[in-house]
Amino acid sequence: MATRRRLLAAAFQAIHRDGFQAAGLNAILAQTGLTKGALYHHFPSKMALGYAVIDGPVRDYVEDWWLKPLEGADDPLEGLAKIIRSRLRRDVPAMLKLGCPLNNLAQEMAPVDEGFRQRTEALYRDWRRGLARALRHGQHAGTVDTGIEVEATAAFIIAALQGAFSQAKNAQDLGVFRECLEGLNEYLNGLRP
Amino acid sequence: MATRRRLLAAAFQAIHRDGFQAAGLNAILAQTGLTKGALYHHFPSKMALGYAVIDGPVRDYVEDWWLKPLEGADDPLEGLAKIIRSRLRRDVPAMLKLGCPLNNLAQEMAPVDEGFRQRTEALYRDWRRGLARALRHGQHAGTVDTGIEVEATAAFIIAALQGAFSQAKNAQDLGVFRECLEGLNEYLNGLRP
DNA sequence: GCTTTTACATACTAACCGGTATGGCCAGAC
DNA sequence: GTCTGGCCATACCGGTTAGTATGTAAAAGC
Repeated sequence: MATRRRLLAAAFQAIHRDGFQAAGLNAILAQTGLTKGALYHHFPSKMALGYAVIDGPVRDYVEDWWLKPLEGADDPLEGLAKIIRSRLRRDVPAMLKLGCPLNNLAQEMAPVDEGFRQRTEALYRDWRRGLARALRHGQHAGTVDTGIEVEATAAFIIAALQGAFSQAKNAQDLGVFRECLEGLNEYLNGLRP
Repeated sequence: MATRRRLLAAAFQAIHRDGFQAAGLNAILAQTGLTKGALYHHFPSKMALGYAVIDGPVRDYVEDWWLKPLEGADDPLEGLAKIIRSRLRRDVPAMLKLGCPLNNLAQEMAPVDEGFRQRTEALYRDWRRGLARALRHGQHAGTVDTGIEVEATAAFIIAALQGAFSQAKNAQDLGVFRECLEGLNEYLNGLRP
C-alpha cells in the first residue's frame, strides 16, 4: 500500500500546482518513478485518483490545518488568529503561490464533475460544522458573543478565508494578503462578547 | 468586427462554464457557427483569445456589476447591499452554478500563465481602488466610519465576496450562500459610524 | 511444489487538441 | 476588367493525453 500512498502524494502535489485537468498522469508518474501499470492497478481511472486525493491528502490538510487546532479550544477566535499567524506565515510561500488545495480543486471541478463537487462539499461541510462547534464551545466558555448564529458565522469565516487565499494567490503579493487578513481579524474581534 | 464580438461572447460563456484550459476551441466555434479560419484570423492563439476575453467581457462584468453602481454613491455600504439583494438575486442561477467569471479565471490561470495573472490582477486592482474610493466618499458623506482603512477594508470585502461565490458554487445551495452574505452584511453594518 | 493472484513494467492505441496551409469569395482600388 | 487584400471555410498535421493489452516476477494459497 506504500505505492498507493506515493501516488496519492504525488497527485496531490501536481493537482495543487497545475489543477486536476491540467495535471498529466505522466508528470505524476515521473515524480514517483512509477509507471502506468502501477497507477491503473490501484485506480481504475484518473477521476478515481482525483476522488481518492480528496478523501485522503486534501481531507488531511483540512483536518490538520483548520480542525484539530481548534478542537476543545476555549477561545476559538484566538485559535483562528493563531493558525493564521503561526502556521500560515510558515508555509506562506507555497500557500501564497498555489493557494488553498481544497479551494483550488473545488473551484475547478465543482461545475465540471458532480462526484468532485460532492466530495469537496463534504469537506467544506465538515469544516463548517467543526468551526461552528468550536464557536459554540467558545460561547459557553464566554469568549464568543452569544448573540451570533454560529453556523452562518462559520460559513462566512470560511468564505472570507478562502477569498483571502484566492486574492493572495492572484496578486502574488503579501500586502493584499495582509490587508484581507487584517479585515478578517477585525471581523473576528467584533465577535467578542 | 461583429464576428470578433461573437467569438469573444462565446469564449466568455465557454470559459465561464468549463474554465479556460478545458474550454475547447471547437466547442466555442460550434456555438457561433464559425470555424477556425475566423478565429485565427482575429486572434493569433488561444491565449490571445483568453486575454481578449479578460480585457473585454470580463472587464465589462466587473464594471457593470461592482463599479458603476457605486460611482458617486453617498452610501456605498447600502449600495453594496443593494447589488447583492437586487442584481444578484436576479441572476442567481447562473452565478450560483458557475460562480464569478473573474474569480474562476483568476483562480485557474494565475499560477499557470503570467499574462493571465497580470490581467486578472489588474481587474482586481481596479475593483479594489473603485471600492476604496467609494468607501472614502462614504466617509466624507458621513455614512462610513472614518476610523477604518479604506484600502484594507475594500480588499477584505472583495475577498469575502469572492469567497461567498466560491462557497455557493461548490455547495450548489442557496442556504450556504445566504449564510455567507448574512455574515458579510453584519460586517458591513459594523463599518457604520 | 504447483498454481493462482498480486503488483507492477513496457509498449501501444485511439481520440482529441491547438495550430497551420491552402483556397475561395467578395468588396474596393485603379 | 483586373488586381489586391480582408475575411472566412476546409482539410489537414503533430503532439499530447487518458487508457489498454500484454508480459513478468514475486508472493500467497493449498
